[in-house]
This record gives sequence, structure tokens and C-alpha cells, in this order.
Amino acid sequence: MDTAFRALAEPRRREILKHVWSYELPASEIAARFGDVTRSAISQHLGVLRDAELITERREGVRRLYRANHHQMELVRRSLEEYWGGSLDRLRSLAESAEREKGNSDG
Amino acid sequence: MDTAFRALAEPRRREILKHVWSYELPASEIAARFGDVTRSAISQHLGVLRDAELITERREGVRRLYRANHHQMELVRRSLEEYWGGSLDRLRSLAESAEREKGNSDG
DNA sequence: GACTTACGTAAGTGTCAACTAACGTTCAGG
DNA sequence: CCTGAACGTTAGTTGACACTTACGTAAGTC
Repeated sequence: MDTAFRALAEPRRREILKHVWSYELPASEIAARFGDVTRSAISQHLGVLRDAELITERREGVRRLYRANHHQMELVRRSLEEYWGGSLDRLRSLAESAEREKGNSDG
Repeated sequence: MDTAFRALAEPRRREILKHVWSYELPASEIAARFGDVTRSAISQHLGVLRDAELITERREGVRRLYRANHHQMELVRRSLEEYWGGSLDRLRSLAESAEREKGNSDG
């Protein structure tokens, strides 16, 4: 879990995670979406995300398809909820109060 | 928000955050709860947490009382929810499915 | 004013992490 | 077997960061 937190601390990795959130993508396609960085760097980021179990890897011929692991992300979110006491009701009310705020810059 | 993610990446800071979650504490008291580290190190951690707006500072005489900023933590949690699409219903069902899992190591 | 308490801050050090460049590996086609 | 594509991996460098030690500072006491 600690590994997951460190993995998410890097903005680039959060971005990658979003790219492979709803459907899987090959490493080359992911790297192509980042113009200011090498393919190698992305590969290393994918390694970190995989170690943190935030993404899963599937091999298809010479390519490797990556996809977000929603389950692990859920565990991370639950970890944050523990600060509030872990109550599901309390979570709901807090989410609702935040709904009225609507203030956000990063994702 | 990016600052908040980096602040939370450090286990020690998450621990500090838990200590000042439900009531405020002076810096000395917080430092006293960590035997393997200097008071200075804790002070620096408090500075990082304050920059990330994850805690608030209140001065009382010579002491400085710290307390968790629940609002900012809520924003962080919301940032994670965005991955799922930000739906409140979907959030609830996911939290419930995770409830059946009950697998956790870190807090 | 001198002293103590409760802090933050600056300087210096060791470690980790993000990056580039170069190399190794696996799979498919001719 | 040779080539090329799509990857991961291994140096090696640079910057960030967590830490300790030493110092500075504001508030209270005498």
C-alpha cells in the first residue's frame, strides 16, 4: 500500500493511469502520448505502477497491453477513508458536502 | 493538489496527519510520539504538510497547535474518485464491494 | 536584561528516484 | 539465419528529499 502511495505521488504516473483506465493500451501508444519524455522513461513508470499493482500487464505477440487495476485503486481510496473512521455513511455525507464545493485543479 | 499527493507519499507524514486528525497538538507533543527521529525533522514534515494545506497552524503563546485540514483531505479523495468518473452512486457501490474484501496493511 | 521553553530555519550529508543513452530480448516475416 | 519492431533493463547522471546538527527567534519567567 505504501508502494501505491509513492507511485501515485508522481504526476506522470497518475496521467498514465488515466490513459489506461477505461481500456488497455500498448506501451508504445502510451509513450507516444508523452512528447517530452523517452519511451524508456515511460517503461520504467509502467514498472513502478505494476510493482504497486496499480496496473496489469497482458502480452499479445510482441506487444504488452496495460490496463488500470481498479481494485488496487479502490484499496488506496479506502486507505484515505480510514482517516474519517472508515464509516460508509460518513463517507457518503462527506462526498456530498464536497459536491457543493466543486473546487479542483489537478486530477 | 500535486503538493498534497507528494506530502501524502511519505509514511511519516501520514502518521502525523493521523495524530492531529481528531484534535490539535503542539509540535513538541507530535515529535515526542516519534522516538526514532529528531524534533527538527518533524518540524520540517509539519512545514510540508502545511504547504500542502493538509494541516492548519494556530499559535498559542510560545506553542504552535496543529490540526488536520479535513477539507483538503476531502479534495484529495475527490481527486481519486475522478478516475471512476466522479459518480457518487458508482463510488458507493465500489466502496461496498471493497467492504467484502477487507484487505489492508497500511493506513 | 538574563534565562528557559518551544519552536522554525540554514547548512551539510546520504539516499532515492526520474531521466537519457545504450544494450539485451522476444516475436514475426522473408 | 537475418532483419526489424516492440519492449524491458542496465549504467550513469542529476535533482529532490529526509535527516541531523547547529543556530536564530519569539514568548514567558524571574
